[in-house]
Amino acid sequence: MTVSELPLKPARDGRVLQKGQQTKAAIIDAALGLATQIGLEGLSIGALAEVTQMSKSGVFAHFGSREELQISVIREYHSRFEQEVFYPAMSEPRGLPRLRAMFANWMQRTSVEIDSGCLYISGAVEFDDRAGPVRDALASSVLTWLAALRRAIQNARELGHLRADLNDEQVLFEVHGLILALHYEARFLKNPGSIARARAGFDNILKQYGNDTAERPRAGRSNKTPSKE
Amino acid sequence: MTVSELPLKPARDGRVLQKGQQTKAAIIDAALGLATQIGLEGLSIGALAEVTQMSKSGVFAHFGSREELQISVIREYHSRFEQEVFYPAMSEPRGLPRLRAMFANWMQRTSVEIDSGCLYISGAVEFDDRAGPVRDALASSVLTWLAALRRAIQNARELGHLRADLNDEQVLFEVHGLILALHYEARFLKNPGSIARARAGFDNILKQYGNDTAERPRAGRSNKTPSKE
DNA sequence: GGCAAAATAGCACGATCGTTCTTTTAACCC
DNA sequence: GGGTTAAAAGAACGATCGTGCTATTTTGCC
Repeated sequence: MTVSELPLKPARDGRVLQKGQQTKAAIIDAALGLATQIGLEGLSIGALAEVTQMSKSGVFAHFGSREELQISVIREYHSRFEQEVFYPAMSEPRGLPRLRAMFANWMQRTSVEIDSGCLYISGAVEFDDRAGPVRDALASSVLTWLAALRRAIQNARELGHLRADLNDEQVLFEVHGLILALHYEARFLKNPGSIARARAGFDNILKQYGNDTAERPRAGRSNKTPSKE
Repeated sequence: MTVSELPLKPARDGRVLQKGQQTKAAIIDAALGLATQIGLEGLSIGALAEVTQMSKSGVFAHFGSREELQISVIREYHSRFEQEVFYPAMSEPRGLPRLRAMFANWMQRTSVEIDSGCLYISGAVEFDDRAGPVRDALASSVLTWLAALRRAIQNARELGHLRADLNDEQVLFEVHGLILALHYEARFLKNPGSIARARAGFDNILKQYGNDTAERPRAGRSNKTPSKE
């Protein structure tokens, strides 16, 4: 039942997959669960030791410092975010379909995180004026994602799916705001209907920035994000 | 020693003890400064005592508990927010002008808070899954402001300044998102130009929801939030 | 000035924090 | 299976936390 009893993974091509790595992965997994609930700052080694049924020093030894633990958690969150939001959208065709998929996945994840909490949002608040490696790791992860989204907007514009004269950064800003409002109103204010509002907001943005001179992309596909308000 | 006895006039005769109230106000002022920087959760009585040059117990005695201190800070923040954002906008004529003023003031305050931090945003993250009186006080304050903003949107719609078929809650959601994005991108990501983007976003919303059948309100007044993109 | 109450300080408590050091246990390789 | 090393536990440290309890000082009114 304890973390140390997890099934051993066999060695791969002669390379030793040490048990320590597995334990560390399990600790990070638990730490991520704690951090999304109570924040990166609230994450304590003592509580983590209790959850993983280990000793404080046993947990600590894997990271050497609390900061390193926090950074490991951020890296893990980044990886899962990529896996869940970014990569699936990459299989959509470039331009508007991919942009739609990226937002839909992002919103989907955010609405799931109404119960668990979003590290990119809570971390931003906790480390917005606290310089250091943790803030850097967090900002780096967020910026990576925002850059990907900016590229998708740019592609949609260059492919004629969106107006040629729009400002990528402006669209990015407004889309980001929708996600933040969704998180705020749903998670903190428990305001129902926030998901529909975020979706409607995205449709409004597309309506505003849509390229009316080109073919309307809504004709061909049955999209589950209706344009009506 | 609860807050409900705030305007207390104790003792048998009508003597008014002022010193305590003054000190308390000074403590709350310092506490607000600390809380906006490091968050309501990071606010500690020890640090507060150091800042105010008092003893821990001296500070503590004014509140009786840390929670009560946090609630007092929230009340003070609420009061200042009202004073700075809400009341000045009330002198504008009902409808779109007042709505514009409310957003402009809100944005102005948020952009000032890029250095100090916004309690309504940081508090939301810290207490989004931590039930209790602090969360209640925070949510109550936020909801009061959002309700005022919703009324302003409704008025603008009913007065014909905005489209008759718009959804007040949807507009509120999108405007809220702009402020949150402004705070996030400016304060955490240090992304310059966020203020202009928030303003442009508001103009886009007005463009989208503007009532084209009515007279254009931008003609008569010289507003410092121009409609042009 | 004297006096009661309020305001503040001083001190100690149990808890928890991150971290270090030492010791024991487990995993790995031959 | 024995020897080596990695992994985990145990114990303790100084600090800080919120919060009581008890003095001491300050305040406001006679």
